[in-house]
Amino acid sequence: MVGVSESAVSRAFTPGASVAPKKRAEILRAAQELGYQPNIMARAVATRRSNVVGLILFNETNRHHPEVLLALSQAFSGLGVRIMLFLLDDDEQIGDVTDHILSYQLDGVIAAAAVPAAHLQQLERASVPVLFYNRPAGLGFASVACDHHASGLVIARHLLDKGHRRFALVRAKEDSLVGAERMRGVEDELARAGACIVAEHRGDFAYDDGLVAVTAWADQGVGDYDAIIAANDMMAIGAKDALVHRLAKSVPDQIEVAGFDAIESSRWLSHNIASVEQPIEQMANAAALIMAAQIKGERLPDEQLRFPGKLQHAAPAGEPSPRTLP
Amino acid sequence: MVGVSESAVSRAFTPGASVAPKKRAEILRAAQELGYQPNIMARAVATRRSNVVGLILFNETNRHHPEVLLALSQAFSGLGVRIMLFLLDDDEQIGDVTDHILSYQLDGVIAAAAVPAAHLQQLERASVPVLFYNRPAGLGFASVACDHHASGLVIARHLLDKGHRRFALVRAKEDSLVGAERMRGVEDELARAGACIVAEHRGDFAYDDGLVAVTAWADQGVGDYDAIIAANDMMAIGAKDALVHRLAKSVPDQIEVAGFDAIESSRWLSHNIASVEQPIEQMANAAALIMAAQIKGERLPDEQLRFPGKLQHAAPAGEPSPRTLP
DNA sequence: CTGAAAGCGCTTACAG
DNA sequence: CTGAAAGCGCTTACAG
Repeated sequence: MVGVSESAVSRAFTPGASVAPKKRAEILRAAQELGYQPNIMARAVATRRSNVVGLILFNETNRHHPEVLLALSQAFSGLGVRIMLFLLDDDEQIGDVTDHILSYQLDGVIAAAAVPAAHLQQLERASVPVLFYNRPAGLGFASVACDHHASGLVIARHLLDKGHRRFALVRAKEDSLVGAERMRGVEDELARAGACIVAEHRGDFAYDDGLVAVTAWADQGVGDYDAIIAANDMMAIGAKDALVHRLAKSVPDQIEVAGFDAIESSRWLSHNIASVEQPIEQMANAAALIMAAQIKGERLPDEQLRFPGKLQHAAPAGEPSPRTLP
Repeated sequence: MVGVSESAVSRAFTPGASVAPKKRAEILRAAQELGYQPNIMARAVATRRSNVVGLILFNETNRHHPEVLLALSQAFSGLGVRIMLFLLDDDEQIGDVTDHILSYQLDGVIAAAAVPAAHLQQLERASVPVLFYNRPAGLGFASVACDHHASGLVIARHLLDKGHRRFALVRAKEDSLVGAERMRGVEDELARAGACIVAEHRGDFAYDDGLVAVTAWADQGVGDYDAIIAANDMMAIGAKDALVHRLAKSVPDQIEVAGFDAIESSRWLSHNIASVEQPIEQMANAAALIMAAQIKGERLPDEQLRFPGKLQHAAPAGEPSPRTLP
């Protein structure tokens, strides 16, 4: 590219930079021809801004909620920010993630998994903004989350409205804050209505846990519940499958099953459970916006955003759900 | 960090560089204390190697096969290579992905989605290695894939062995090469055994497509099949749900349903279909190894790797599958 | 084994 | 609007 200075090229590729429109067009055309693309890594070291944020995600979250990754990916890509994924297989691996984030000079971190306090401090010291996604934020950190307590209220209300009074709960393990919030919501609504909880079990958000819960209740002779609420759809589905395929109960006439997240299979004819959907796109867009603002150094006034979930009705028994019909 | 040269620090952080062990230890300790981490972006521009590879993935692949992302992520992270994810919502978005890859100076690309020839050439010109994952490789490109044709043979053989003779097929759309290979395998094996295909339908890998297939056959009065093979588990599950919940057939005694991929829900009590599992971890590891070699400039002798799938039996009717028992 | 110097490919005041 | 120069934070021959 003869006759053009390095700076001119740089400015041609920088939106809003002061270049003669004609010159810019010329440069862009030449670049096109030569297959030239500015090196973003070099730009990153020069500007000390990578335009990449780290996303710390549990593998389980992606397994059961792949929409989260898509929504965040799209929300950020709309802002010209790319995502470097740190997929955690279990809680142990978090260790070196922080080091990586610091090394890669990421502009920020979306934490959809628990980050130990020590690591948070490390990130804070390096002034890397951290935004929690569906996680309780540490002090001074921003967060975007679904209002799980409200979702609990909603799903309980739904079942109460349909006449159910005796509930069995498949809770999450004690260390799950999301699970705890959901179930607190459920209990609050049930208590208000004077309905009773006749059976409980704790699981780890997996299909098998729902299966085990119902089987265990049957073994214990607990059978007088008319509705099951699980801390997520996966366990709800397991519970329903146990009812139908192990206990051979006729459902949902007798026993209605409900969960949270509105995963795809919750709408299948074989399950068709009631559930509460998280407004994932809204949450992702909010996360991207807040993160972008934080990167720019603007601290938003309201950094703790809660979004209400939306009830997804189970189709009436016998009728195929409209959602599953083509 | 007084008294140490910049180069010394650099070498301390470079495994195998020539530094006095004592000096290295000293530097590392000091770095620890100061919270210093070498800037990988700067390293990337200096060495012209980013240690990041791009992964082009369809959102649908991640939705139905989240294991792929995990396996690749882990395989590469074992080699010290990070992944920058390009999640494609539909075929259109591929456009700017190549530009991004070039800009980010990625060391290579794993393409788990179709990449237009023009873009391939662009990448080739920039000598960015491309490896196809479960995709037919363009000329001169490496690929790692499951042997879908063999998987087709296997699943058909399984059903034949169980005595089935009259088959209904839920194929994939014409543009799906994976679907076509699978079904070619199925047909080859059925033909060899002299079994016949009494019904066919095309779908797009979704639950609803299986549902529609079975419903359509019923409407057309085609009902004399004793086994259904779908091009993936999702459609197989849809088909089975239609049989059970729409036609109220007793399955699997009467009609056995089979698919491909061995997704989690294929093992649920409510479906429990036979399927062929892809050896995803092996494939991911192979992909990482080949890519690493290509980045180093070594072209491997055998660049087209095919891995055989593994049959996953459906549990005998009535008996809970051991895989779903805790 | 070590340090000074040049270079990686960009950006950004600065002076014109 | 434009170019020369300095700088971003690293690495890597090179000479010692």
